[in-house]
Amino acid sequence: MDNTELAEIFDRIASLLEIKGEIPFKTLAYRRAAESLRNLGEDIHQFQSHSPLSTIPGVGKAIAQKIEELLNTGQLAFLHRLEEEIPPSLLEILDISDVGPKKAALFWQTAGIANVDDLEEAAREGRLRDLSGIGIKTEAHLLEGIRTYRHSKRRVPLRIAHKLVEPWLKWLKEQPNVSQVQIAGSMRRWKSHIDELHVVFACENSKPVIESLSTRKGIRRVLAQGVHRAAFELEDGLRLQVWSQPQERFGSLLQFATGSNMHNVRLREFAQHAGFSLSERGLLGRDGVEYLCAGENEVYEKLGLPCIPPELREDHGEIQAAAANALPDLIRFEDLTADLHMHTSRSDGEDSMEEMALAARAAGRRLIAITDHSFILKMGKKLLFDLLEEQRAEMVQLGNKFGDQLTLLHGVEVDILSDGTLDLPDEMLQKLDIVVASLHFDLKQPRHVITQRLVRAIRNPYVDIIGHPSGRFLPDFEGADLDWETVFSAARECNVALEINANPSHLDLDERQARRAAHRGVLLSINTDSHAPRQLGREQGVAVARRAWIESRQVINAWSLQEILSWLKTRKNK
DNA sequence: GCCGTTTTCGGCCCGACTGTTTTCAGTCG
Repeated sequence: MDNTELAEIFDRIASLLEIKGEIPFKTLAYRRAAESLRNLGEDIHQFQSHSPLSTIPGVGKAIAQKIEELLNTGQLAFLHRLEEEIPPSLLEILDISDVGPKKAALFWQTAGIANVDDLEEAAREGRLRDLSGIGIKTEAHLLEGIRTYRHSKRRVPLRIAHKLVEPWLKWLKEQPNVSQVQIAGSMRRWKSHIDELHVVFACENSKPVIESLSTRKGIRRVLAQGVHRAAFELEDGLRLQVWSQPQERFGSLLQFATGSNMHNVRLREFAQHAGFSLSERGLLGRDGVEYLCAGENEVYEKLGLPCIPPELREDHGEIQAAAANALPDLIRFEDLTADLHMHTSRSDGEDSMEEMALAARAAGRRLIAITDHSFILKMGKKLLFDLLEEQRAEMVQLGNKFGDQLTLLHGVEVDILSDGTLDLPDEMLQKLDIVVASLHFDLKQPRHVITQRLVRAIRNPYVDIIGHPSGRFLPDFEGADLDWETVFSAARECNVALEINANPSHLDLDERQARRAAHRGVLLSINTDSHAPRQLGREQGVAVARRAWIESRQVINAWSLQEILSWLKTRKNK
């Protein structure tokens, strides 16, 4: 039973209680506990060994007991009882748009509908319209909703979402009376995967704009359409939500639409204490005076808070931190002086060392490490030695050309073999400026085996950085089953940096592991792992770090040139 | 069910939109 499984159980309880008609505060409590568990970052068993469960935010006595029961027995009597009252198959219909707990309960109690198939059949036969509160329109909408539920559940990587949203932004910007257009939602928070496109715009008279938008090519279905808001299902299966307010309220709108929903709930609670009612329209004081916010900063300012960066707005403690003036000074892409993991055409990259160096310089880097794969070079010691010598010579020449514009390091990305040894001998590693060691195969070893394998690599005195530590490859492989606390301890002890790999298929460490690692005092290294010059501008590694509350001092790539070089030097001398 | 810049008891976010309503409940973000 891991953190994710526990979280899913509490979400399930919340949904069942909603259908049962339990008060919303109770179900919210279960959802908050679920979210908290999901983002704990530390394995729950491990956590339990040093801290009481009730110290987890949102976990009180009752939920702590349930967690314990689950950890001890793998079962939960409370959930069993609940599932005897309400068929669990009913939960799937909550995923249909416009179906919430009340309708689900109605379908179940008055028509015996317990799953999506039942619901579809009843709708087709026109039986739903007889239920109280349901008419012909709702019945038709439900049928469409079921079709969408079956065929177009989609989640796309952030960079794809940017491509998809671009034409809508462009069109909105061209409309008369539209003064500002901005991406909001999870895209603005830099989540790695996006299931809805959220856009806000400032406009005095938004009705005609929204009317015109709703007839655009690319829209399959209008889900809702009003004066300030509209929701569409796009041809490609994603949803597009747009909101509008006049310019003088745009800051409030942007804050609202950026979310997350849980962050907004917390912020509104906080606003209550400060004597305000907060909404997307503005702040309403108890005295009835309304405060409009044209800029998003003003919303937080008026509440006495510093502006919270969108990446932190997940209800992971950011409001408390802001109130205590203890928000992290998040790392920025411009802070990166170095990129310490990239490939050239000598291994599986597309371009020469020189092309990569030029692109890195253009992207603002002052220092790069060329780290071609050892497995390409692995062809007999003599030949390998020659190849490395050749590469070194090329680098010296190139280094002269760049002068102090760009410093080049000669490195390698070695494979960590199944037993934790490396696929190049120490006497070769010793001669290199920097060594990245990575897991590339045999990733499904049992937890203790693969953990010890990684720890052994960390303990190799010539290893400086562990590349994409979990070896995950999205969307198909979530990464090795590692005991992270053990990995973090070893990395910290050996002064080895763990990578946040910016390749969108890796993003590894992920944000939860990265936050935990930084908290444990482990050094991090954000690298693009570029295989082509265009990839050197990858920003998503920094996004992961920002979502993990990480500051620049915790990332070796953001240190000065001298600091990085002396860190490497101390490591070589140890 | 959780939690304490008002609280260990009594609170707990807010508005837009829709459909079926005859004044509002449900859903959503």
